[in-house]
Amino acid sequence: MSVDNIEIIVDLEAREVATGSTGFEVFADRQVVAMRVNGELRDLATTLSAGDDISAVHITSEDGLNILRHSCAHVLAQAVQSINPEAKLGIGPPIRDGFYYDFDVEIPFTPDDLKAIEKKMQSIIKAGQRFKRVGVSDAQAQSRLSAEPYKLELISLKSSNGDIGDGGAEVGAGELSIYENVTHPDGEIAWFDLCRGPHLPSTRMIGNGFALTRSAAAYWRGNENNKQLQRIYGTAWPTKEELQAHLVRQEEAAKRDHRRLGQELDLFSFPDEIGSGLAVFHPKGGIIRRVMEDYSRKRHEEAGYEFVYSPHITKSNLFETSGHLAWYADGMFPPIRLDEERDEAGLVRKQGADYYLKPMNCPFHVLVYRSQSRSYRDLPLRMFEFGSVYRYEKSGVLPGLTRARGFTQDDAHLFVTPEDMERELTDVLNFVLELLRDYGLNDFYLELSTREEGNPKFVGSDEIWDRATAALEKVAGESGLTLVPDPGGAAFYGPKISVQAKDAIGRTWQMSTIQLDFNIPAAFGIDYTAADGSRQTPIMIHRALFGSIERFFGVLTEHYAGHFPPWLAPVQVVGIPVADEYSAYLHEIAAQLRKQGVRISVDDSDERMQKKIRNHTLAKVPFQLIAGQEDRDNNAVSFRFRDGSQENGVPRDKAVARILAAIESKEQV
RNA sequence: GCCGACCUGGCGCAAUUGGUAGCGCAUCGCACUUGUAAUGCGAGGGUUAGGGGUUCGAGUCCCCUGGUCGGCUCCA
Repeated sequence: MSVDNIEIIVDLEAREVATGSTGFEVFADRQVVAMRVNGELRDLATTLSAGDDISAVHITSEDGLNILRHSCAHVLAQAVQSINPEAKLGIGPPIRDGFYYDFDVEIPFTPDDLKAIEKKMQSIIKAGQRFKRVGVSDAQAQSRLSAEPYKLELISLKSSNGDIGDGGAEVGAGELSIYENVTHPDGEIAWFDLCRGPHLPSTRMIGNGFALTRSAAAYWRGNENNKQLQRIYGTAWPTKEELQAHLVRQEEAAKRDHRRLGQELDLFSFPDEIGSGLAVFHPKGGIIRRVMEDYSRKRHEEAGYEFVYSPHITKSNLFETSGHLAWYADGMFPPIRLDEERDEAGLVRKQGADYYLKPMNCPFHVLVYRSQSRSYRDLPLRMFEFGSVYRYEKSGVLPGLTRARGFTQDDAHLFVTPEDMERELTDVLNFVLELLRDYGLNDFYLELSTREEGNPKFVGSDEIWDRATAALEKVAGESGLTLVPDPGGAAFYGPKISVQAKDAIGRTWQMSTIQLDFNIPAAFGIDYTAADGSRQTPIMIHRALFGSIERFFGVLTEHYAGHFPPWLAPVQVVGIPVADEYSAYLHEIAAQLRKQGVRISVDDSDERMQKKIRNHTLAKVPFQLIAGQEDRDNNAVSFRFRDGSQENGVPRDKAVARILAAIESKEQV
């Protein structure tokens, strides 16, 4: 080995490079935008040392895309400050598919501002500015960024406790660094920012695969007590083609939006007259919902649940006892106040009271439990209710059915002995997963929400929490599904497992939750007589499968993009006669199917046949049955499927059997 | 709740600098009777979200309320 050379490992292979070499000398491929040196992400300009173990970071890799997007965020910030030098910098990290940057500006950005900023960004990108890393001490950073109050705050936070939360892209562990954007070819510093990096070698590599998407306000450091900054979001990709593909994907996702499909397919609406977050279901949505509910009822009945009913409002004492009023009063509709009434003598004739719309069903079920003395022989006791609840959600957080102010939980409460707890939890989890699969979801992982040490929100003793958490963890582990921890995410009365389901385009939705509760049974003082004659407190398991029927309905709508499988589809079959003359023949078939419970209609309208096909295709009807002379002659019928394919001359019996089988099996078609 | 944008027949959208509210789909009527995604002709339908203001005149400008959308925060 020459004295001028050092030995390093490049992508797992030993190699000799000249002393003083950087990533640029090692990686000739222009698609390599950074490197990992001994596991740490570094700029290509980093000088290598003997023994370094390095690997290439390709722009198309996850790390590479993050670097691209992060660099694009810098260009955005530079563009904003060149247009408005008064803008103060917040943070600007990469996010899924893109990036954002927060600015403190007098006047919020308008769509026209975004266009101008985007144009400015293009010129910075074309100019090919180099990203240059400069290591700095805290004092140097403070002096160079003296005009940037938010950056100064990040620096001081880092020096004080090292925990900077969202500012991780700006300030890493260890030494601070500043990235300078150096112009080409004259080498002037056009702009700089506090940043841990790494960055692309040059702005030119951003190319034309980026776009600014929207602006919105965001609280500084994610705290609503802090000032709101103006955030600009963008997306960035290695090529223009990938950007286009991303925009197309966005549009496809928008077409699945349940609010849009709910309108187009006439499923439900949110009339302004009722109030925000309160839906009405139209007949077609009503069919889907009823089928969902009916199937759920049937399965619950088979699994040993008993059905109970409870009212929508209650006097305040119920939620005082349960603890909900203490913790969630802000999230409840304000009380209906009944003043006390007095007679002429001034004696109280009717006591005053506050009535609340119920935000939860559990206290009612506890009262059902308490309506008689219970023995261990009664347990497990499984109570089920489609219970409508009302929560005063903040006005800015109501995206259609997925979060509403009035919704119906498929709520169950299981009262169990400590000995039965684990087995019951296992059964519940399996029951939930099996049912979700029946509705067409089959890609799951679990989340275990536990309490946060020392947070007074969580009631009950350490010992109880530890026991509950351990039980849930064990059961979750045995399911074989991935378990993701969610510290601090528990309800105030106990830890929970939630089932997260992935939909058809890979988005995850929180579905079912299973919560353990040792606290409410104690708060209400419910008990049972054990085999030895002693009085014991049962353990309560809260469980919602859909979570909310409305929400589940919305998720399924998006999952299926409105193409509900036949068993759920509001109209399962529509008959289309080639001419009026064949209408009677189709009505005959329809009557036969209807007798077997199939939802079928025959389109007798004046429209041309082609128009009918178009209409029912747009309505996403699973089966179109077309009949003309030929079909009638052969006692047959012709299928047209959702994908436009067709199968002609299918014998009537086979056609009927096929439709019934598709409904029965809950398959998608 | 906060920031911004938006709200025009059932739905989707137009309407110059403030000057008679239009179009497509849907609906209704008439004609057409058809073999796999839009037949033709005609008709009806709007106090421009609600309220207030500026103006000779407001869909358009200003204020208030409600709602929607995109974010932030929150979600038992």
